[in-house]
Amino acid sequence: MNQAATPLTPRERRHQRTRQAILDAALELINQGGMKELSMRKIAERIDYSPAGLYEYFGSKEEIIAAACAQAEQRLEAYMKAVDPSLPPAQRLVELGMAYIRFAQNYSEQFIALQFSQASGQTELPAPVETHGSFKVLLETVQEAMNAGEISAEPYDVFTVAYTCWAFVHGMALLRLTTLKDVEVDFEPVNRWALEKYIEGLRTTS
Amino acid sequence: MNQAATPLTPRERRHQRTRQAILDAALELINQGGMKELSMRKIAERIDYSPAGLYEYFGSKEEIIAAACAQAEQRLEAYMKAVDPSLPPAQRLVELGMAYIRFAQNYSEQFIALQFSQASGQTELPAPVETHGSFKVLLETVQEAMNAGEISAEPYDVFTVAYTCWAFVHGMALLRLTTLKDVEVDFEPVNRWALEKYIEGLRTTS
DNA sequence: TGTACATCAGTGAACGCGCGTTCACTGATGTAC
DNA sequence: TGTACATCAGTGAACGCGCGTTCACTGATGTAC
Repeated sequence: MNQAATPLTPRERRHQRTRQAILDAALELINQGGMKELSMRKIAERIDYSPAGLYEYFGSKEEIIAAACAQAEQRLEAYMKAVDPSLPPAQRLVELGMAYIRFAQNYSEQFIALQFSQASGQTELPAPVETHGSFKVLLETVQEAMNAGEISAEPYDVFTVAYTCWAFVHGMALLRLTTLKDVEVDFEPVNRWALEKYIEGLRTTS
Repeated sequence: MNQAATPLTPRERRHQRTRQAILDAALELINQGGMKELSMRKIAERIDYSPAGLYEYFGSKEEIIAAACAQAEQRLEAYMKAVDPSLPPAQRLVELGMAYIRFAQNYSEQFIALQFSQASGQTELPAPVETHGSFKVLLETVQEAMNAGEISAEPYDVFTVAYTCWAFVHGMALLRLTTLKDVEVDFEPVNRWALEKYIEGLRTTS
């Protein structure tokens, strides 16, 4: 990032690396067995430290979770930013949704943890929704689609339309990981079809 | 249920009542603080028993969770069965969705627990999706709407369409409880509008 | 370049906690005669 | 109706466990002169 601005000392670089190793270990643990598998002792073991050593890098378990969630958020954002920007906005909306679902599939436990770290009052992400990178991408794309006259929200605004798209793919992603996790169906084409149908329905013509 | 078939002895009736008290206590605890607040000791305390006493009624904590989830499922089913059956099927689909969301709102922690008891491998509901009462109601309504020519799934089947509707409201319900829990917006009209839009898009005309 | 000292990174052992579950027990309820 | 006995419902204390965190410590790394 700003290495030139403030060149890091070797100590600081080592510190950073260990910090990252802790976060990586935490995310791996979450991905393997969900949040309930995450403990200071297990993280420490995974990176060959004593549990007490972690407190050199994070003040508490909560801090580690928060940092790990922020990192997962970034990964999700990367998934969504990988969508081809040359597509027409409405089509891009569909692809954004599919990217969201793909992320949920590939990092399922991480994805779930991301939701439920927020659910029960623990470890709030500090920022409001609007600033989540991934949501911002969605928001901008909806705006573009509206500017291009491809969709219309009519009585509602950009945020609202973005929210509904999000809800749609969110539901698809989560159902797949929870209630439908044992169903042997390839939902990918279905999801794409339904999302297209919905966005078609937002055309200005109606 | 079948009281006439096998009249219960007083003992059995007492047993049933205590069993129910345990489940009620469990659901209350979940509703108040989520799954993490649920412990044998807390349940026992709430009904003035010793923790050991619970084992007269359930073999393990897992069994209690499973039974409590089944009960929550039934309550959800009741919400959905309360939808006015005289409405045209397509309209009924919308109302079913709204009922689903309303349930999630009213029993938020219970609703979340319901999802996530399944997520990480613990306490599977024994039955496959198709037999969940609430999903069956949805399935039948979609079928009716198709029979009435109000919607068409075209390349897909009843199950698929039902799944997409479910995913939509599921996403709305969960987002509201997790990421958007602090947003002060009345999502109800938005949700209804979006759901109507989607179902309109499933009309045979297109 | 060498020495004295301060800071840092990391450890091992212990803390107190809440948990699910078990077990020997006891008094109450029901049953048989 | 009364008595002897079996079953049931429920308890209190303890088990072993894994947890987050603290703390006195030690050796390594860096700094100042």
